[in-house]
Amino acid sequence: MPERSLDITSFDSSEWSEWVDLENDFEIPPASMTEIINGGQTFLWHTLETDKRWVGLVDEQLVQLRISSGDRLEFSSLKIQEPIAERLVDWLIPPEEYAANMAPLYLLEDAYLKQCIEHFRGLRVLNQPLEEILLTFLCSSNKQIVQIKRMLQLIAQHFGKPVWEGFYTYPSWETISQLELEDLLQCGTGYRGKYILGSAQKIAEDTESFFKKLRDSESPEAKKLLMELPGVGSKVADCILLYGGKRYEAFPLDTWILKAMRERYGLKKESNPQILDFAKTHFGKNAGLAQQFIFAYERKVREL
DNA sequence: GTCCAGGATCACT
DNA sequence: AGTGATCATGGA
Repeated sequence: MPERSLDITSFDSSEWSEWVDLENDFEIPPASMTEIINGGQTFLWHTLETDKRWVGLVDEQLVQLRISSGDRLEFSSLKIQEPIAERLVDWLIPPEEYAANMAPLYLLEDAYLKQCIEHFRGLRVLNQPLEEILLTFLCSSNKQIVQIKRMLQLIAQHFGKPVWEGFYTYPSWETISQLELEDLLQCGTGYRGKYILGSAQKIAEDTESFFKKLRDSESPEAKKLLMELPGVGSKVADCILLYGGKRYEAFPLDTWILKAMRERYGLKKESNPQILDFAKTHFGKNAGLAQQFIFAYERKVREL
Protein backbone atom coordinates (compact mmCIF):
# COMPACT_ATOMS: atom_id res chain seq x y z
CA MET A 1 0.00 0.00 0.00
CA PRO A 2 1.45 3.37 -0.93
CA GLU A 3 -0.36 5.65 1.54
CA ARG A 4 2.14 8.36 2.31
CA SER A 5 2.59 9.22 5.94
CA LEU A 6 0.35 11.96 7.18
CA ASP A 7 1.32 15.58 7.51
CA ILE A 8 1.20 16.30 11.19
CA THR A 9 3.07 19.57 11.11
CA SER A 10 -0.12 21.45 10.44
CA PHE A 11 -1.76 21.09 13.83
CA ASP A 12 -4.60 23.38 14.70
CA SER A 13 -3.39 24.47 18.11
CA SER A 14 -6.82 25.75 19.13
CA GLU A 15 -7.88 22.19 19.78
CA TRP A 16 -5.06 21.63 22.26
CA SER A 17 -4.84 22.52 25.93
CA GLU A 18 -2.22 24.91 27.28
CA TRP A 19 1.19 23.44 28.00
CA VAL A 20 1.40 22.07 31.52
CA ASP A 21 4.52 21.33 33.53
CA LEU A 22 4.59 17.66 34.53
CA GLU A 23 5.89 18.71 37.94
CA ASN A 24 8.47 16.00 38.10
CA ASP A 25 12.19 16.30 37.62
CA PHE A 26 12.54 14.10 34.61
CA GLU A 27 15.79 15.58 33.30
CA ILE A 28 15.55 14.07 29.85
CA PRO A 29 17.69 15.82 27.21
CA PRO A 30 15.90 16.31 23.86
CA ALA A 31 18.09 13.80 22.02
CA SER A 32 17.31 11.16 24.64
CA MET A 33 13.59 11.87 24.37
CA THR A 34 13.76 11.31 20.63
CA GLU A 35 15.57 8.04 21.25
CA ILE A 36 12.82 7.03 23.69
CA ILE A 37 10.23 7.80 21.02
CA ASN A 38 12.05 6.51 17.92
CA GLY A 39 14.36 3.88 19.39
CA GLY A 40 12.21 0.84 18.73
CA GLN A 41 10.03 0.43 21.81
CA THR A 42 7.02 2.51 20.74
CA PHE A 43 5.99 2.94 17.13
CA LEU A 44 3.11 5.35 16.61
CA TRP A 45 4.72 8.51 17.98
CA HIS A 46 6.11 11.34 15.89
CA THR A 47 9.06 13.63 16.51
CA LEU A 48 8.44 17.15 15.20
CA GLU A 49 10.80 19.98 14.40
CA THR A 50 13.87 17.91 15.26
CA ASP A 51 13.76 17.18 18.96
CA LYS A 52 11.42 20.05 19.79
CA ARG A 53 8.06 18.30 20.16
CA TRP A 54 6.77 14.76 20.31
CA VAL A 55 3.20 13.68 19.58
CA GLY A 56 1.48 10.38 20.12
CA LEU A 57 -0.93 8.22 22.05
CA VAL A 58 -0.76 7.10 25.64
CA ASP A 59 -3.40 4.41 25.84
CA GLU A 60 -6.27 6.15 24.03
CA GLN A 61 -5.25 9.73 24.81
CA LEU A 62 -3.41 11.97 22.36
CA VAL A 63 -0.56 13.88 23.94
CA GLN A 64 2.17 16.33 22.98
CA LEU A 65 5.42 16.59 24.90
CA ARG A 66 8.07 19.29 24.82
CA ILE A 67 11.01 20.40 26.92
CA SER A 68 10.89 23.97 28.18
CA SER A 69 13.80 26.37 28.15
CA GLY A 70 14.27 25.49 31.81
CA ASP A 71 14.65 21.81 30.87
CA ARG A 72 11.23 21.01 32.27
CA LEU A 73 9.07 18.36 30.65
CA GLU A 74 5.72 19.80 29.59
CA PHE A 75 2.66 18.25 28.02
CA SER A 76 -0.48 19.30 26.24
CA SER A 77 -3.48 17.18 25.35
CA LEU A 78 -6.65 17.52 23.32
CA LYS A 79 -9.24 19.71 25.00
CA ILE A 80 -11.95 17.14 24.47
CA GLN A 81 -10.02 14.56 26.51
CA GLU A 82 -9.73 13.89 30.20
CA PRO A 83 -6.62 15.16 32.01
CA ILE A 84 -3.93 12.57 31.84
CA ALA A 85 -0.92 13.85 33.81
CA GLU A 86 -0.88 10.96 36.26
CA ARG A 87 -0.93 8.24 33.63
CA LEU A 88 1.66 10.15 31.61
CA VAL A 89 4.10 10.17 34.51
CA ASP A 90 3.42 6.48 35.00
CA TRP A 91 4.02 5.90 31.28
CA LEU A 92 7.36 7.70 31.44
CA ILE A 93 8.30 6.08 34.79
CA PRO A 94 8.47 8.53 37.72
CA PRO A 95 11.97 9.96 38.33
CA GLU A 96 12.37 8.31 41.74
CA GLU A 97 11.47 4.93 40.32
CA TYR A 98 13.79 5.51 37.37
CA ALA A 99 16.66 6.37 39.67
CA ALA A 100 16.08 3.22 41.68
CA ASN A 101 16.02 1.12 38.50
CA MET A 102 19.25 2.67 37.27
CA ALA A 103 21.13 2.37 40.54
CA PRO A 104 22.35 -1.21 39.97
CA LEU A 105 23.78 -0.23 36.58
CA TYR A 106 25.92 2.54 38.09
CA LEU A 107 27.55 0.00 40.39
CA LEU A 108 28.87 -2.06 37.50
CA GLU A 109 32.47 -1.72 36.48
CA ASP A 110 31.91 -1.36 32.79
CA ALA A 111 33.44 1.64 31.06
CA TYR A 112 31.62 0.97 27.80
CA LEU A 113 28.20 0.82 29.44
CA LYS A 114 28.98 4.00 31.39
CA GLN A 115 29.73 5.72 28.10
CA CYS A 116 26.43 4.55 26.58
CA ILE A 117 24.46 5.71 29.63
CA GLU A 118 26.23 9.07 29.66
CA HIS A 119 25.50 9.58 25.98
CA PHE A 120 21.79 8.87 26.39
CA ARG A 121 21.15 10.25 29.85
CA GLY A 122 17.47 9.87 30.73
CA LEU A 123 16.81 7.13 28.18
CA ARG A 124 14.21 4.79 29.61
CA VAL A 125 11.91 1.85 29.08
CA LEU A 126 8.36 3.16 28.84
CA ASN A 127 5.52 1.55 30.75
CA GLN A 128 3.27 0.51 27.87
CA PRO A 129 0.32 -1.93 27.79
CA LEU A 130 1.35 -5.56 27.43
CA GLU A 131 -1.41 -6.13 24.87
CA GLU A 132 0.02 -3.47 22.55
CA ILE A 133 3.62 -4.50 23.00
CA LEU A 134 2.83 -8.08 22.06
CA LEU A 135 1.38 -6.89 18.76
CA THR A 136 4.21 -4.50 18.01
CA PHE A 137 6.95 -7.04 18.56
CA LEU A 138 5.12 -9.71 16.58
CA CYS A 139 5.63 -7.26 13.72
CA SER A 140 9.26 -6.57 14.52
CA SER A 141 11.09 -9.65 13.35
CA ASN A 142 13.65 -9.06 10.63
CA LYS A 143 12.39 -5.54 9.93
CA GLN A 144 13.84 -2.07 10.31
CA ILE A 145 12.25 0.23 12.83
CA VAL A 146 10.86 2.56 10.17
CA GLN A 147 9.22 -0.40 8.46
CA ILE A 148 7.74 -1.69 11.71
CA LYS A 149 6.29 1.77 12.20
CA ARG A 150 4.56 1.84 8.86
CA MET A 151 3.24 -1.67 9.31
CA LEU A 152 1.73 -0.79 12.67
CA GLN A 153 0.45 2.54 11.45
CA LEU A 154 -1.47 0.75 8.73
CA ILE A 155 -2.82 -1.85 11.13
CA ALA A 156 -4.02 0.88 13.52
CA GLN A 157 -5.43 2.94 10.69
CA HIS A 158 -7.40 0.08 9.18
CA PHE A 159 -8.53 -1.84 12.23
CA GLY A 160 -8.02 0.36 15.29
CA LYS A 161 -10.14 3.13 16.73
CA PRO A 162 -9.75 6.69 15.44
CA VAL A 163 -8.77 9.17 18.13
CA TRP A 164 -7.95 12.24 16.07
CA GLU A 165 -7.00 12.90 12.48
CA GLY A 166 -4.08 10.64 11.70
CA PHE A 167 -4.06 8.92 15.09
CA TYR A 168 -5.59 5.53 15.78
CA THR A 169 -5.34 3.07 18.64
CA TYR A 170 -4.24 -0.49 17.99
CA PRO A 171 -7.05 -2.99 17.41
CA SER A 172 -7.92 -5.37 20.25
CA TRP A 173 -6.87 -9.01 20.06
CA GLU A 174 -10.51 -9.94 19.56
CA THR A 175 -10.66 -7.69 16.52
CA ILE A 176 -7.43 -9.06 15.11
CA SER A 177 -8.54 -12.64 15.63
CA GLN A 178 -11.48 -12.06 13.30
CA LEU A 179 -9.46 -10.58 10.45
CA GLU A 180 -8.61 -12.39 7.26
CA LEU A 181 -4.96 -13.04 6.49
CA GLU A 182 -5.39 -10.79 3.49
CA ASP A 183 -6.26 -7.88 5.80
CA LEU A 184 -2.89 -8.15 7.52
CA LEU A 185 -0.90 -8.74 4.35
CA GLN A 186 -2.34 -5.54 3.02
CA CYS A 187 -0.60 -3.74 5.89
CA GLY A 188 2.79 -4.96 4.75
CA THR A 189 3.21 -7.64 7.38
CA GLY A 190 4.55 -10.20 4.94
CA TYR A 191 5.17 -13.61 6.48
CA ARG A 192 4.43 -12.12 9.92
CA GLY A 193 0.75 -11.89 8.97
CA LYS A 194 0.08 -15.54 9.66
CA TYR A 195 1.95 -15.30 12.97
CA ILE A 196 -0.14 -12.31 14.09
CA LEU A 197 -3.36 -14.02 13.08
CA GLY A 198 -2.34 -17.34 14.62
CA SER A 199 -1.37 -15.69 17.88
CA ALA A 200 -4.57 -13.67 17.91
CA GLN A 201 -6.73 -16.74 17.48
CA LYS A 202 -4.94 -18.47 20.31
CA ILE A 203 -5.14 -15.44 22.60
CA ALA A 204 -8.77 -14.65 21.77
CA GLU A 205 -9.91 -18.01 23.09
CA ASP A 206 -9.72 -16.23 26.43
CA THR A 207 -7.94 -12.92 26.15
CA GLU A 208 -8.33 -11.85 29.76
CA SER A 209 -6.96 -15.02 31.25
CA PHE A 210 -4.12 -15.11 28.76
CA PHE A 211 -2.79 -11.74 29.83
CA LYS A 212 -3.58 -12.33 33.47
CA LYS A 213 -1.61 -15.54 33.44
CA LEU A 214 1.22 -13.72 31.71
CA ARG A 215 1.26 -10.99 34.34
CA ASP A 216 0.98 -13.41 37.24
CA SER A 217 3.80 -15.69 36.12
CA GLU A 218 7.44 -15.48 37.08
CA SER A 219 9.58 -14.26 34.19
CA PRO A 220 10.90 -17.63 32.99
CA GLU A 221 7.38 -19.04 32.96
CA ALA A 222 6.03 -15.91 31.25
CA LYS A 223 8.69 -16.20 28.58
CA LYS A 224 7.70 -19.81 28.00
CA LEU A 225 4.04 -18.84 27.65
CA LEU A 226 4.91 -16.17 25.12
CA MET A 227 7.07 -18.54 23.09
CA GLU A 228 4.12 -20.87 22.68
CA LEU A 229 2.63 -18.24 20.37
CA PRO A 230 3.53 -18.51 16.69
CA GLY A 231 6.04 -15.86 15.68
CA VAL A 232 7.43 -15.40 19.18
CA GLY A 233 10.95 -16.68 19.71
CA SER A 234 13.44 -15.89 22.43
CA LYS A 235 14.29 -12.35 21.30
CA VAL A 236 10.72 -11.20 20.70
CA ALA A 237 9.61 -12.73 23.99
CA ASP A 238 12.32 -10.80 25.84
CA CYS A 239 11.22 -7.57 24.14
CA ILE A 240 7.64 -8.15 25.23
CA LEU A 241 8.68 -8.89 28.80
CA LEU A 242 10.97 -5.87 28.95
CA TYR A 243 8.87 -3.26 27.16
CA GLY A 244 5.41 -4.46 28.10
CA GLY A 245 5.89 -6.09 31.46
CA LYS A 246 8.43 -4.07 33.44
CA ARG A 247 10.64 -7.16 33.52
CA TYR A 248 13.95 -5.40 33.45
CA GLU A 249 16.02 -8.56 33.63
CA ALA A 250 14.85 -9.59 30.15
CA PHE A 251 17.68 -9.04 27.67
CA PRO A 252 16.61 -9.01 24.00
CA LEU A 253 19.46 -10.31 21.84
CA ASP A 254 19.03 -8.62 18.49
CA THR A 255 21.53 -8.09 15.69
CA TRP A 256 22.85 -4.84 17.20
CA ILE A 257 23.36 -6.23 20.65
CA LEU A 258 24.99 -9.33 19.22
CA LYS A 259 27.42 -7.13 17.35
CA ALA A 260 28.17 -5.19 20.51
CA MET A 261 28.64 -8.29 22.64
CA ARG A 262 31.03 -9.77 20.12
CA GLU A 263 33.04 -6.64 19.41
CA ARG A 264 32.94 -4.82 22.75
CA TYR A 265 32.89 -7.75 25.13
CA GLY A 266 35.01 -10.20 23.13
CA LEU A 267 32.38 -12.91 22.80
CA LYS A 268 33.51 -13.88 19.32
CA LYS A 269 32.52 -17.50 19.04
CA GLU A 270 30.00 -17.96 21.82
CA SER A 271 26.52 -19.13 20.88
CA ASN A 272 23.47 -16.94 21.45
CA PRO A 273 22.40 -18.75 24.62
CA GLN A 274 25.94 -18.38 25.95
CA ILE A 275 25.96 -14.66 25.16
CA LEU A 276 22.57 -14.26 26.83
CA ASP A 277 23.91 -16.07 29.84
CA PHE A 278 26.96 -13.83 30.01
CA ALA A 279 24.85 -10.68 29.66
CA LYS A 280 22.50 -11.62 32.48
CA THR A 281 25.39 -12.41 34.77
CA HIS A 282 27.46 -9.40 33.80
CA PHE A 283 24.72 -6.76 33.79
CA GLY A 284 22.71 -8.17 36.67
CA LYS A 285 19.06 -7.86 37.55
CA ASN A 286 18.31 -4.87 35.32
CA ALA A 287 20.24 -6.19 32.34
CA GLY A 288 17.44 -5.17 29.99
CA LEU A 289 17.92 -1.51 30.87
CA ALA A 290 21.62 -1.78 30.08
CA GLN A 291 20.64 -3.38 26.81
CA GLN A 292 18.58 -0.34 25.84
CA PHE A 293 21.55 2.01 26.27
CA ILE A 294 23.90 -0.26 24.35
CA PHE A 295 21.35 -0.71 21.56
CA ALA A 296 20.89 3.06 21.23
CA TYR A 297 24.61 3.75 21.31
CA GLU A 298 25.52 1.07 18.79
CA ARG A 299 22.98 2.42 16.34
CA LYS A 300 24.05 5.99 17.01
CA VAL A 301 27.75 5.43 16.29
CA ARG A 302 26.79 3.76 13.04
CA GLU A 303 24.60 6.72 12.14
CA LEU A 304 21.12 5.27 12.01
C1' DG B 1 20.88 -6.03 -8.54
C1' DT B 2 22.59 -7.11 -3.72
C1' DC B 3 22.43 -6.84 1.08
C1' DC B 4 20.12 -6.30 5.25
C1' DA B 5 16.52 -5.40 8.71
C1' DG B 6 15.32 -5.01 17.01
C1' DG B 7 14.05 -13.22 13.87
C1' DA B 8 11.26 -17.40 13.77
C1' DT B 9 10.67 -21.81 12.04
C1' DC B 10 11.55 -26.06 9.72
C1' DA B 11 14.57 -29.46 7.88
C1' DC B 12 18.44 -31.22 8.20
C1' DT B 13 22.80 -33.41 10.65
C1' DA C 1 21.59 -29.64 20.56
C1' DG C 2 23.51 -27.15 16.74
C1' DT C 3 23.61 -25.14 11.60
C1' DG C 4 21.37 -23.59 7.09
C1' DA C 5 17.65 -22.33 4.13
C1' DT C 6 13.50 -20.07 3.84
C1' DC C 7 10.11 -17.00 4.93
C1' DA C 8 7.60 -11.31 2.67
C1' DT C 9 8.68 -6.79 2.15
C1' DG C 10 10.99 -2.46 1.59
C1' DG C 11 15.08 0.62 2.38
C1' DA C 12 19.80 1.60 1.67
